[in-house]
Amino acid sequence: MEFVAKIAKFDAKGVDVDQRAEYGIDTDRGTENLDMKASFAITPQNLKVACSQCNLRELCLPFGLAAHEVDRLDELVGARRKVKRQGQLYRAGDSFEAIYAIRTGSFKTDVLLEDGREQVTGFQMTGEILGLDGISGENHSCNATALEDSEVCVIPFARLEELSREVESLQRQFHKVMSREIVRDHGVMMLLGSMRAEERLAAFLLNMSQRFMARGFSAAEFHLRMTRDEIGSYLGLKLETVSRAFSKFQDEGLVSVQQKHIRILDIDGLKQLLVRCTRN
Amino acid sequence: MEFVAKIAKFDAKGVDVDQRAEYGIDTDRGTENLDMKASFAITPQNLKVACSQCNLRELCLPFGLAAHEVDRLDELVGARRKVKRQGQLYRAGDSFEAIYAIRTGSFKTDVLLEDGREQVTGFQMTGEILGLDGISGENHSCNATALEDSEVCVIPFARLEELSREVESLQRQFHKVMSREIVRDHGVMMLLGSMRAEERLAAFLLNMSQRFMARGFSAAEFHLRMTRDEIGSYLGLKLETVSRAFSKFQDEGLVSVQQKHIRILDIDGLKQLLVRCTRN
DNA sequence: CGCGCCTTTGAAGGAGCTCAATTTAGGTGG
DNA sequence: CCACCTAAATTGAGCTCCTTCAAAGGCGCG
Repeated sequence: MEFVAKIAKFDAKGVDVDQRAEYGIDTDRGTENLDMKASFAITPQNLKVACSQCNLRELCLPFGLAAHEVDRLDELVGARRKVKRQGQLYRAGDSFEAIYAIRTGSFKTDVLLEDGREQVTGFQMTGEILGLDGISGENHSCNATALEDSEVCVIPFARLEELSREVESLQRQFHKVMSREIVRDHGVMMLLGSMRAEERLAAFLLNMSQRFMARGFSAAEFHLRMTRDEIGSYLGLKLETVSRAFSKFQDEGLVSVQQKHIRILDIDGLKQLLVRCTRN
Repeated sequence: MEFVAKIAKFDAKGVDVDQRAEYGIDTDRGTENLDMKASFAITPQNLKVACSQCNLRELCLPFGLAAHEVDRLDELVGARRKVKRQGQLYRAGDSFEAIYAIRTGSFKTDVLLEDGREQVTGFQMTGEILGLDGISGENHSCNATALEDSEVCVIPFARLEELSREVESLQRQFHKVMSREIVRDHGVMMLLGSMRAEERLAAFLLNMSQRFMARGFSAAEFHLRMTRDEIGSYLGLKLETVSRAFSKFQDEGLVSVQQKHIRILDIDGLKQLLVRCTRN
């Protein structure tokens, strides 16, 4: 297990701070916007941003690659891009050039209907890949918005295809990443199509918990970066319904909720919510 | 309305016969189970089953490939497999070896919850690819069931990856197929998460219509292959709700419904249903 | 031609939505 | 550092859309 289980401390800025510390990146927010590329390959900090040195590589595209293969990936993943909270990494209609791996922070992706209705299609965390929707055409088909100040690795898609023709393990891993997105989407459909409100929220919380754990953070206590409205959009519910379900869980002693700060008190209780249900 | 294009997948009955005629395959159902492989490469009918001769190639994996490249794909796509109505092409848990291109007929894919709840994740028509969910792991994660007697081309995945390392256009097309599935899934999420019953059904019908048209059939009149229950599962509705919505559309003169036989009378009226709506 | 499955239709109930008011948190400027 | 301000979250009450339960009708297949 590459990621030693450690308990993350969640202050106001929570995860973000810890991750930055882990990567050896300056934690001081005041310096955050300094151009890091300018000093690339000079300081130890910046050496660390290469895939081969990245702590996220087991969660990301380099997974399963031999050391010398990761080195080749390093050549490809040159540029990085910072996106401020509420900033958009890409929008529906933007021409598709690259996919992105999240280094720090988190995102939501959504599609908009003409009348303004929004459907959040996913929340993405560090190590996860953004932009796969763009491959099918010339343009992106959804919006990717940062939920907090974030940074992504830009992976030019043409070069990724090129390299994956040469590096079999990269090809395989990339295909797995795409397929995993399809499987995940099917899970969301199951959730939206056949679960009731509380089941949906339980499934959401358990999913978040698991993903935090995979990143070395506490599975029991974490900060949600998205609003109730965004959770609701993702789960096919109104924000009031989400809020009520949170309150109900709290009343039942399943979780402790303080705004965006969540503590799971009875994980088995949450899991049972997913099995016992009567609809359909 | 571009969105409709991405939502669903389906099929009908008159279609099956038509398709068979189009492929130059004997339409007589009585002969359908004769072993076609036995006479492969002998009759003109069977020559047609190669990708290079297949009428579906513009809808399928060979799209965008040069003639000599399609020839290489022919080598790979050797075996075909017949699946009888209600038969399963693969099940959740089956080991993943190959993906499948539908030659004739149609399928549904679904995931099951422990308590028996089913979520239909898609309906697939000729030329569409099945099995992409299996790439992410060792096993398939959903079930693929034939909605009618059907036939698929078996594409061994290891060999597809191999060939796509050599043939750039194949690699690109395969990636597009995967990405298109992701985009389609996002459309379904939109549908399930933010639309009301009648909008969902309208989106479904428009999507079906469009896909029939893409296959050279009437966009206005077709046979649905799936039951109300399956439509309902796909749309996140109960079968009674689907039935009621069909009846309402008929009362309003939008469509003519006779069991599974659908005739669209007012396509613009259906499209307007998707825009004007008050929820969310 | 009869049986089973699918579909349709009705009536009643409920889960989640809408609308609205209040509380809380976080950011800003004095 | 505090008061203010805005965005987010909570909570309540009434209503709506969809579900549930039930029964009858129709189609296709053996």
